[in-house]
Amino acid sequence: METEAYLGPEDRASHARSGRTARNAAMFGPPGHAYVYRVYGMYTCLNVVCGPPGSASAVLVRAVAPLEGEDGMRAARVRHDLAARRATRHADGDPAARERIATRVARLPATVLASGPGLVGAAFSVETSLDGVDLCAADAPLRLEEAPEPTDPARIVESARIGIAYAGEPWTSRALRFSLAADPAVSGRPARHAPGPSRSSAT
DNA sequence: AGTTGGATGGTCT
DNA sequence: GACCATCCAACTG
Repeated sequence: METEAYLGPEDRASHARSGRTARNAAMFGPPGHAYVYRVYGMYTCLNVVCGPPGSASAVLVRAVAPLEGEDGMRAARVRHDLAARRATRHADGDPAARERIATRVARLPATVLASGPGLVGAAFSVETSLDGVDLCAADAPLRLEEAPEPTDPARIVESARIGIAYAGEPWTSRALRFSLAADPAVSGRPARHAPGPSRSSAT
């Protein structure tokens, strides 16, 4: 599990830094709703709006590990990767490509199925059409549910946020990224904040 | 094992 | 016209 906090318009790393626009309007809406945006043309990122309306604070879901529905996540991933491939090459339906992608995805450990913000979007078929939806509504196409058991706060590790070098200090260094210690389900560079003395023996 | 480049499109300057 | 809250394949050593 891995998340990042984006505080509000004063946060130079936040999409809200230039005020309200058509893209980030959901951030300024009520908490518990989704803020979904597209990055690099081919990925979607899922945020949960947090503060009271107008505060424009949100949490980016960077990585999760499946508790259930793993097969559905894999199927969604295959669909996403195939669509991305179709977009890049002009290739029409290439059955061999689907087979290769399906094989590769099937081999992925469950812990890395959604170990990155773009991969979370792929695993849950997050589309920009979900922008602004109430994630707490019982009939929402994408929902938040309470965890079966609470997380031990002692396991939560703080670090700097990823991919926001443009924001400058203090925003690039602030500990606004939260993950679980010794959790394989986080995005790249896993040794970055490994707390243990030996990281080679663990895996 | 680590680095690099390519794909891709909405958004903002 | 540049920049991305990215990922992966194809390189290099």
